[in-house]
Amino acid sequence: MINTDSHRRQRRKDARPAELAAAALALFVEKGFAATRLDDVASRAGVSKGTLYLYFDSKEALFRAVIEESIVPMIGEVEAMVEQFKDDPAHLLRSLLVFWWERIGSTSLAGTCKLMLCEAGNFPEVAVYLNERVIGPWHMLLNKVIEAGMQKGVFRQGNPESVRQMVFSPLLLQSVWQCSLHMCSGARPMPDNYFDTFFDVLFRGLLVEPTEESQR
Amino acid sequence: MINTDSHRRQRRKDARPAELAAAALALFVEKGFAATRLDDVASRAGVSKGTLYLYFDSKEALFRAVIEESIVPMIGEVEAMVEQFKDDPAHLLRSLLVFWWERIGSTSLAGTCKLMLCEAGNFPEVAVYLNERVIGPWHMLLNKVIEAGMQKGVFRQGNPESVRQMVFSPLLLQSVWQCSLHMCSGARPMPDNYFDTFFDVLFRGLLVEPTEESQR
Amino acid sequence: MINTDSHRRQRRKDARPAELAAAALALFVEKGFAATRLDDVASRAGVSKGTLYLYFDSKEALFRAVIEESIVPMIGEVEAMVEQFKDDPAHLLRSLLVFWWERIGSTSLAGTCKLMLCEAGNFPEVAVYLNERVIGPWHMLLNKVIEAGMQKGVFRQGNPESVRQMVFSPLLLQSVWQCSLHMCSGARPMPDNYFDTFFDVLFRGLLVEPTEESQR
Amino acid sequence: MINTDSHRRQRRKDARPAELAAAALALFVEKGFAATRLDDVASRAGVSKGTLYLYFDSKEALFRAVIEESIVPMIGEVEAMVEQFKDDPAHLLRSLLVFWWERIGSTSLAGTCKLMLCEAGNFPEVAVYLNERVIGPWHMLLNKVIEAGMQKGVFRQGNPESVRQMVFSPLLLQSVWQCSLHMCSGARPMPDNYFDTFFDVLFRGLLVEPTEESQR
DNA sequence: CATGAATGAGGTTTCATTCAT
DNA sequence: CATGAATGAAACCTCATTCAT
Repeated sequence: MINTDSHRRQRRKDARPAELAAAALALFVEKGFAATRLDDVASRAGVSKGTLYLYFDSKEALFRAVIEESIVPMIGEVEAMVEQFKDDPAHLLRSLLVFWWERIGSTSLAGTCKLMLCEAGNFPEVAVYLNERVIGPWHMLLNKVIEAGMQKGVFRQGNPESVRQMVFSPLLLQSVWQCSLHMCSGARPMPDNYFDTFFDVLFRGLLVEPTEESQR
Repeated sequence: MINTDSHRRQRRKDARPAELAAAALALFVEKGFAATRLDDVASRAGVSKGTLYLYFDSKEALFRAVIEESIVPMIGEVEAMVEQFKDDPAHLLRSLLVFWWERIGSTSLAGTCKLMLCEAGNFPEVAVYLNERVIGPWHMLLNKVIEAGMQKGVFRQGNPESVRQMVFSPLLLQSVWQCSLHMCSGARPMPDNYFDTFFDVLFRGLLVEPTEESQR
Repeated sequence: MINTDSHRRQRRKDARPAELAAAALALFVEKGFAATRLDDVASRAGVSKGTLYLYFDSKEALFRAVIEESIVPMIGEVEAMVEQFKDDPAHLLRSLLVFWWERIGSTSLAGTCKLMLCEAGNFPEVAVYLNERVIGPWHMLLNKVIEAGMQKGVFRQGNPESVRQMVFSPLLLQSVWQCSLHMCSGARPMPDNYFDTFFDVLFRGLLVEPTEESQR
Repeated sequence: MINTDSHRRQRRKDARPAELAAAALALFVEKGFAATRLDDVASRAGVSKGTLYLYFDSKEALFRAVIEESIVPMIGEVEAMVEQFKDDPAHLLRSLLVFWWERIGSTSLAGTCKLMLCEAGNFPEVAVYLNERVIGPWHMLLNKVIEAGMQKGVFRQGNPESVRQMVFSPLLLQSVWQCSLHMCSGARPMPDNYFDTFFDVLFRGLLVEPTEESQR
């Protein structure tokens, strides 16, 4: 006969590390790494402080694990975007940005972005790793799309790096901002027509021959 | 005859608080508030740990003083921008952004931006104060210019908040990024044609009747 | 089967605060509050410095707890004396004084008396509290007995406050003195006939019609 | 021609150590030795902190000097009392106690009494010295008077130590008490008839043949 | 596995002491 | 002489880490 309790406990046990990492992420994002006490992580996860050490060797290991756990899905998401590469540069660029927002910018992974922005200086190897595996590929992907659009004569000529920052900065900053200032600006959600205006202005500025459709 | 030594010491004493605050700012920006040791602040400023307490009551007071010292010039800069308000919305907007970059984004005040982004959660009152005195007015100023442009029929219709983020996020993020990742991305300066492309695309997208000149 | 070790540890944990407070009291009495290092308190209690902070929020909280723990039994003792109130003023007064000496003056609570005498100026609220709950009631009790004796014509007329100091000061000072000068006067115990002479002279001076018995 | 300013300054300079010691005494009595900051001593004396070190080698030296300055007059007072030794034991004892109260107990020397009671443990050599030069002689003096009275058959028989404590404790404790609890019991002055009652009861209890006069 | 009492290294803070002016 | 800015040893206090239960 199968012991249901044991089942639940098993599931509980397997999920532990992820629960702990989630609690840690939330607090690291809120307070920063150094200002977060393991006591608080433990009590937020509903376990005792000692339990953390059953799953992570040290506070720093916990941090790395938290980042690691976020980086893996990020890599997945970026790779998934690369797969979707198609022929219409404008449509592709828009898709990539929407995709990023939906899969990263508006999810809990946004916290990881803030965390890296703030803690990169204290964990250089982590920053380098992240740069190599996530940020670099993602920038390269955007660059490729932008350059392809320019070469095809669909996008106007210009410095692709500059264009990349134009199209991506608003999304990234918005997602980081929401992590940081949730307490003072009231964490209002983005208005529906935010993206409409964004893409409207963006593509009218970017396209050689803007059409109404291409800006939707 | 004037005693030179006494002069030097006097100047030294008067300059002390600012020197200490500068050292503290640099380290707070680099490591974050909690991860910065007062030992390090002191030795970077070339004084002993105890000396800090001659000028600041506590580590937190030092932080507030550091922010305060940055906020005052920021307020000044923002107010100076308000004064320059003129009639040509496109030219004005461009001027404001260039002004911001030259007076804030590319100066040591950029560090304060990063600091607030990272530490706002740990110093809510400071964040609120900053929001009221600097961020809010600055956003309002940009919004007013954008809305005026739209009402005059110079800018195309759209969500002004969205436009504001489009035009400002790249600058802000760039300046924060340079504070954070100086170690891994090598702190390369912005390329000359960065702003050219930025404004070219931006104003072509924004203006109802774009002309070559208006985009310069 | 009962786990003895667990029992011991449990007992240990429950007893900790009292053990720590006892160690602290001893050192506070010996050196004074400010001159006592928490290191010393900890090592006298056989624990590490950090352990103190598991039970008390700060050095000052430790002080308050130490006093608190002494005040409660003092209140109990004073209330117990009030209960014993009977009819023969001379006998009652003698009983009260003997009781005070046996339950307070010659016990470890004497240290608390010295502590308050020395530290009252640094902890005014504690002094006020002690005054309201212990010293005041005790003085009132003595006063009542003395005044009752005078009204009944058993004691000679006079200023009751003055009489109270006459009868109580020698005991209080003796107990404080023994806390203070244990090192230089060798902490000799009080001689057996100390009280005999004390009460003999006291009651002969106090009673309207002194008899041999009444002075025993 | 005599420079008046120089005169005043001279007097000022000569008086400096005494002024500093007075400021120190006041604070040592109020807060205790360890809790008193030299900053406070200096500012109470109206000088800078460094000036203290022109007159005293260290904080401890200051303490010793403060005690020393008090002990010398005490010794003088006690010796003056010894000189007045006369034939009527009751009158003599009363004179000694009144003398002590007027010259020590009710003066600023009372603070020194409190100080020694509280700090004796932290300065054993000072305590020993004080014991040898002041406390011992004073106790011996009282003892001699009491024993003489007993041998002459003027005082009733009993333990002279006990009698000494009876007659002296109320005065000593009263003077210390006024130093300690000035803040909570309002520092009310002793009532006029305090001594009347005190001596009335005391000598009626002490004398073999009490008379009305002898108790005045 | 999980706990939480205990630890002690390391941070912040205080303050007696020094010294150039 | 007098000052007060500067120092650094030593205090208080925190919290990541360990380990007996």
